[in-house]
Amino acid sequence: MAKLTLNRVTPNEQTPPSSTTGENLLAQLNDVQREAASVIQGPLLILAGAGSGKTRVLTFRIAYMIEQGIAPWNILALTFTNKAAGEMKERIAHLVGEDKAQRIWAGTFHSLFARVLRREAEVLGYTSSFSIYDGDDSLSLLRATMNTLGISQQNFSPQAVRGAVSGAKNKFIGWQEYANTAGNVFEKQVGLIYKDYEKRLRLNNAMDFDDLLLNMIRLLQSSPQMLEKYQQQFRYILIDEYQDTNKAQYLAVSLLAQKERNICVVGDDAQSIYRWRGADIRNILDFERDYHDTKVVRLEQNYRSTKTILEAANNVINNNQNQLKKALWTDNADGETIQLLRCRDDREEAEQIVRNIQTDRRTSARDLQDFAVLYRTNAQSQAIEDALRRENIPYLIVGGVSFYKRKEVKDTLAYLRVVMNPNDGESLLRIINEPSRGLGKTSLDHLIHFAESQSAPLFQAFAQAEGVIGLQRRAVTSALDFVALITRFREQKDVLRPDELAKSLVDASGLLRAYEEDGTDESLDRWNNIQRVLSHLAEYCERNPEALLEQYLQEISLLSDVDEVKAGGKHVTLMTLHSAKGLEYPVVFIAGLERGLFPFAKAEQMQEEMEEERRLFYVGITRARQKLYLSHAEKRYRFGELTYPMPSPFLQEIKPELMNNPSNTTQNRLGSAGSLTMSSKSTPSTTGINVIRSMDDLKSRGFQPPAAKKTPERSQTRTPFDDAPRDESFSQVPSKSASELPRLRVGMRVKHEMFGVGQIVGTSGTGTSAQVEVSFPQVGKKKLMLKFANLMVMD
DNA sequence: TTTCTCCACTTTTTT
DNA sequence: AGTGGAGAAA
Repeated sequence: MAKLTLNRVTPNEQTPPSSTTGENLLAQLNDVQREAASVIQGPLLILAGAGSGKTRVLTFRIAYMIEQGIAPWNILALTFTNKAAGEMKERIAHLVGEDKAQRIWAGTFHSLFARVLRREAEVLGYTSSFSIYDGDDSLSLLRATMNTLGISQQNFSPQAVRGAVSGAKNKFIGWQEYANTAGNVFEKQVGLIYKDYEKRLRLNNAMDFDDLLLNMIRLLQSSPQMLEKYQQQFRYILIDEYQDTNKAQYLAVSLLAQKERNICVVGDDAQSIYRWRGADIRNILDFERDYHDTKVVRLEQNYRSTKTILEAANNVINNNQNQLKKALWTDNADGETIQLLRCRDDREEAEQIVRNIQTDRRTSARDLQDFAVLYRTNAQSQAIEDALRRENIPYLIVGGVSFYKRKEVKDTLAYLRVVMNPNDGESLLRIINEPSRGLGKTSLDHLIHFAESQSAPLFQAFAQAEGVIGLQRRAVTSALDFVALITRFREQKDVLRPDELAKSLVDASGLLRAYEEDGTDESLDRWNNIQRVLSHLAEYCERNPEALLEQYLQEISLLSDVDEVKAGGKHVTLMTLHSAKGLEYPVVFIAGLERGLFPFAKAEQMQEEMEEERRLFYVGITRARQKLYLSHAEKRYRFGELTYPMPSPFLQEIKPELMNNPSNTTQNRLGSAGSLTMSSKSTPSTTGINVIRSMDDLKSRGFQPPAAKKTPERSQTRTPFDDAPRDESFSQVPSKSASELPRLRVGMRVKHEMFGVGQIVGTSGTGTSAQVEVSFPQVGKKKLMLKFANLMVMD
């Protein structure tokens, strides 16, 4: 490992070493930035508003540290995406040279911890070739677990289980503790699943994303020597986007930093948008308490956006109660007014966006790469893609169905994983019938059962297929053939180059041939995609001649959506608001500003979630440098059904004079129709969400409940309010269409107007004819038609 | 045992 | 609307 030769800078040092480069570096920053970059000893909290030059400060800070004699390999720089880390390294390379920059430990929590864990895997009972499971992998493992435990996936959605398990893990709650504190039926079941899931991960020699954090903590706690070792290694710690770290990340970093205490965190509470995935905003709010001698620096000058855009952003975020007070300002010009696009439907929205891009391209010096279209959900990209394609405009979608999530690509990688880590039962099951090996469900069940009875990995059951009772002769042969295939490649894994190995593996396994023989267009596509993986791997091997296959596989599984974006391409960029974090574009479109979509429907019930949605909007607005477009549609297909959403309440939070043509757009419409739910005059509300208390309340304000059946013709005359607005106390209005009905599952607690609170004991039917059976303490069991029952979910 | 067909769920956001 | 899984038929 790296040796520790460096001139340490002591905290009390009065005169900085006369490094002219160091001075030059700092001269390029403003006063506050300079302070943030030059205080390198002790705890430092940088509160960096959007566009305040945060990345610049971080790069200069690290470069300065290196100039001061700190060894690059003693610096741990944790960023939110690998792309951000890569860019940072690149910029540092310009300042201090390529070789030094490359030796900094810069990357995401997940990828850097994975690197450490590979090295120390044995300490925790893994082998160094452990597999890393992504969300899909853990979902199928959870499904398998639920099947063996006999827990119905009908009643408990595997997604919800995954959410609960992951949530617990992010809070560093183990299955024992979880099971002990489980309250309702759902949590009790999750407790059981959680335990078994962990056992299986171990058996598979695999870690899920959360494990990468948890196991890092466990590693540091495993012995004082181990802790000491990494405290020595990572003496200077920097964390970007600190507002979006979770408890596990917090704990890991606390352990690392507690000795040297050289920890610098950068964040902005107004941009915290990952609460739903366990991010704990208290990490940033409590930093000063955790490190009592913290120095706090505030970067409040925005260099990115026009006054107009920044003011709109401030307008919006000021509606949040829960925030640190900040005064973000800019010296930039006023800039253009914000353009509000009001559209008939999602198709027209897309067309208007494209038309504006075209016009803007003609009338300004901007080109395609200057435009970004942001939306709340990935599904919204479809319409915009179509419109761009019609106009032959190149575009790039960040995220969505990523290349690496495609079936054939995952299969190819699964083959490689099994060779590296035969205990990886998930990957094994994935490929066992790809192509078909005549091992059907029955045979597999026998093998799985055998493995489970021996508490052995599935691969061992395959190897001992002859001893598995009930297994047919043919199945035994297939199983042994498969074992032979994998074993053959395992023997070659240290001889062949990874790309050569992969190439001959997809060949020998018959994976490629199956697609070739099928010959359909789709199969051809898949065949091509496998070739793409192979050439990608070959390129990788060329770039890193020493690289191991494990490294490649790890890099792929920890790749984030944003990481794939290449800079400099001539194309419009499309992505979710979440993916846009940390990026900036001269012109930004935010599409789908409608109630129920943005803010997302579920959020309106809870102030905390509403505030998170608002922060997301804030993030979106502040991505724009010169020009901002906001759009909403009056009709939108959601979930296969036509909906008539109202404009987002967020639009009203921006001062009218900042937007174009306020007289005939939202202001006007919201002013008349909107008094019902949106005007803050009629129902003052601190959150900007107004509250409707009952159906009577609605009617007294001119609301007509929609008829049971919608006819398309009615769309001519209907107002946005024909579509039932949400009631605070009852999440639905009588007789709703399928997509508006709440999703209910056994075990949930619901409230009925007459019967009170009860627990769901059964469900039947789907869509508008769905029924639930609810057990009420007073009145007993009742079967209710969901669309009339007016149930409110209590959890 | 495989394959086809139908049904259910998905869609919030992601390392 | 599309996909993936479960169940039934060949």
